Amino acid sequence: MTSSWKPDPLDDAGAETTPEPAAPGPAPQLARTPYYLEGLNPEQRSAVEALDGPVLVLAGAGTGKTRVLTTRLAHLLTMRRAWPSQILSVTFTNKAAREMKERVSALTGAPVEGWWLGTFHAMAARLLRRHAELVGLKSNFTILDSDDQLRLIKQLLEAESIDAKRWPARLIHGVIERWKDKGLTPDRLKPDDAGDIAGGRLIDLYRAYQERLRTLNACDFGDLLLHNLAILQDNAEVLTEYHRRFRYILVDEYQDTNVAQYLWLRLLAQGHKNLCCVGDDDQSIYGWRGAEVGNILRFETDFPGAKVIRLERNYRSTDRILGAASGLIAQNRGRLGKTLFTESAGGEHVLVRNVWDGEEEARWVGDEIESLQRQKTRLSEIAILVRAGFQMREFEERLLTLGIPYRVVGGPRFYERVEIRDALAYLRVIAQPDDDLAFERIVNTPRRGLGAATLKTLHQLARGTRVPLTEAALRVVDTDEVGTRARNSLRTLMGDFQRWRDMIGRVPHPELARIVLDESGYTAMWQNEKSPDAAGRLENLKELVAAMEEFENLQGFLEHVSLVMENTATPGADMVNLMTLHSAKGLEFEHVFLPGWEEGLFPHQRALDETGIAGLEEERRLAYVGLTRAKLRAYISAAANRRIHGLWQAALPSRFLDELPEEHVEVRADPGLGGDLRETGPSFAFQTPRQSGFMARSRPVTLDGVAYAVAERPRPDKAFAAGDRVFHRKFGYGTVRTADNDKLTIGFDHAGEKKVMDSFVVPADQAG
DNA sequence: TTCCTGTTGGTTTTT
DNA sequence: CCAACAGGAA
Repeated sequence: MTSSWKPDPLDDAGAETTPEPAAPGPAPQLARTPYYLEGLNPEQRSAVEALDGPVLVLAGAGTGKTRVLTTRLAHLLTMRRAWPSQILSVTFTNKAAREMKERVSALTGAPVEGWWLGTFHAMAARLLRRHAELVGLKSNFTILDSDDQLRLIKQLLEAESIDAKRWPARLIHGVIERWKDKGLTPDRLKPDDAGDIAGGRLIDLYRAYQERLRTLNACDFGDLLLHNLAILQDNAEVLTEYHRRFRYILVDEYQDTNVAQYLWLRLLAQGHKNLCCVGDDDQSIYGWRGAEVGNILRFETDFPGAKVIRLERNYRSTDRILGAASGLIAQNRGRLGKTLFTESAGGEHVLVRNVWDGEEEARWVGDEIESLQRQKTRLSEIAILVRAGFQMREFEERLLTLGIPYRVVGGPRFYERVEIRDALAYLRVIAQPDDDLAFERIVNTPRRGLGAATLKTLHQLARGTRVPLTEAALRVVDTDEVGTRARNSLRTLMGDFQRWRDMIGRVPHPELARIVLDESGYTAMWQNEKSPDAAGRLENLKELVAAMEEFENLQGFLEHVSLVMENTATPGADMVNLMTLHSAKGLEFEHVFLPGWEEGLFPHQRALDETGIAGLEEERRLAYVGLTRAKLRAYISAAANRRIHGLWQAALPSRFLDELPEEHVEVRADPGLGGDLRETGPSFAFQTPRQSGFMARSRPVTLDGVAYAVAERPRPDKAFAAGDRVFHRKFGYGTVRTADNDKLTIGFDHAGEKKVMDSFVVPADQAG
């Protein structure tokens, strides 16, 4: 269908004055099934066609979730149930939003303009800009990035003289962020919710933070949702307007919603109840940042009469991979229950490989990749998925030595670079003079002799008279509160600001940005800098200015940067993909390597310590996500020893290995390890739990019904002293230099000096 | 203001 | 072990 859509009666231009909107028209009489419904399986099709009332689509990994979502949206449009602007579609990531836009407009031929399709945050920001004054903001409010948020909190800690050492800004920020995820504003908190954090003053701190944001005419990410809740709850007429506007609501990755997002959806869907949520409780891996699996588990209670549709037919993986993954996830208690199946029978066993240490693991993975390469597997169809960032290094090194091209997915982002932040700060100060954080950032960059002393004066004045820093600066220019040099410098800068502000709307905004960067001396600053990365930074600035072309105005561009701007797109070159398990969600590869399946690392000890069973189950879901990324084969490995924080640690194979159904798994142990660890029990792994640190609290595990106690006592018979000759499995012979309980410093004959746990060495005369 | 040194802590991350 | 950061010295 390629019809062009009539202008939307409710679109922003005349929204408030237009009477009750009409539906696009009667449903078209279709001679036959729309082509886009063909090729859907029955479950997918019913998920697409159940247009009215609450619907929960439980879409397992690789079951065509995105297809259902986009087809459903296309179907709503084709059936003339709503104008594009009357459907609210929310996703978590920009990537998902973009993919959906592309696919729907390809399906319908409709232009994307005016669609309410985007991330939760982008949609909430859009709504908030229209009603900002209802929560005491101006519509040009700034959205602060996490860097700014942190700086703000540091300032508050300083102002309240709270020991930032004892209570790091990171921690404070984290707690406030979690509260916001739960929809908790300061007045909804009870005094003891804060515990003893910041000497019991955390809630006051939170309140101060919010006050400060309002003075700055700024929001953090959580506020976008919270302000929306306030607006919709306190203003019945606004809520009604949106009930009329959004006739249908679609939600992607519902298992990742937090409480605030849930409340937001519930408010908006309350009118017509045409809410369709798609998600997979088994893939909920973001509990630690506020996601509530409970939202998806409770859907039927929250929305009575909900239709629940399960998508279990998997189009991605072999039945061995699915069998292994299903067996694993079946160990979880809190789940709605789905069983994936496929028609692609056979396939290779999931390979489990036990290796000596991380280095050998990397060598093995590298070898396997080379062999796949010889069999003409494309490198881009291979992924290495690690639990934690530090694991990546060894693989990078190995791939580098082998000359295998790779890319690290999910690295630092474009807008996190200093030069981009600085440039944006200039633009922000111009667009929104109340933005003190932006002002502070660039007031002395490049150097203008406006150092700490001047800033302190400005701060005092600003705080005393409750005005933004820019205003304080303007006043100081005419007084003698700061030194002559600083005053002159400040006068020039403020004059510049004024001149640039006057250009807004008269000069194209990319041109304005170029002028600002040049006239402020910012570009020159990098040109004079002789560090090797200066050239790259100048490049990035150019890229930034070029990127502005696509936006209508400065405001639109700034919003894009804070909410939408993505990592510099990785070119489609043929490279191995290296990333964390978390960033692999939603992706698929023919061959997937899953290294580091060891107790303490995966499941991660901290997850177990901090959230117990819930944490373990989330780790297990992470393992499930990892396995189900594989189309053809999954390769799991576990090292018996791993160097963590510079110390060698013995490791137990992950309990998840035992949870993989045997019939889908092939176990191979490194010959040197003395057989299959899964069957015989690890020979080294039980020898050295530490009293503190990485493996500190590893629990006794059960292997094949036999409980193995983790040896926790020191073994006095094995005590070494300086001067002893010893043998180490990996480093060979050496002499003990110092002995500190179980920690030895050994000068190895060939491997140099190393710190080693005593359990890793034997007296030289017992070697062999 | 820059540079250096000592300290500290190190899971996952989007918006 | 190593990176990030804070605080002090030059």
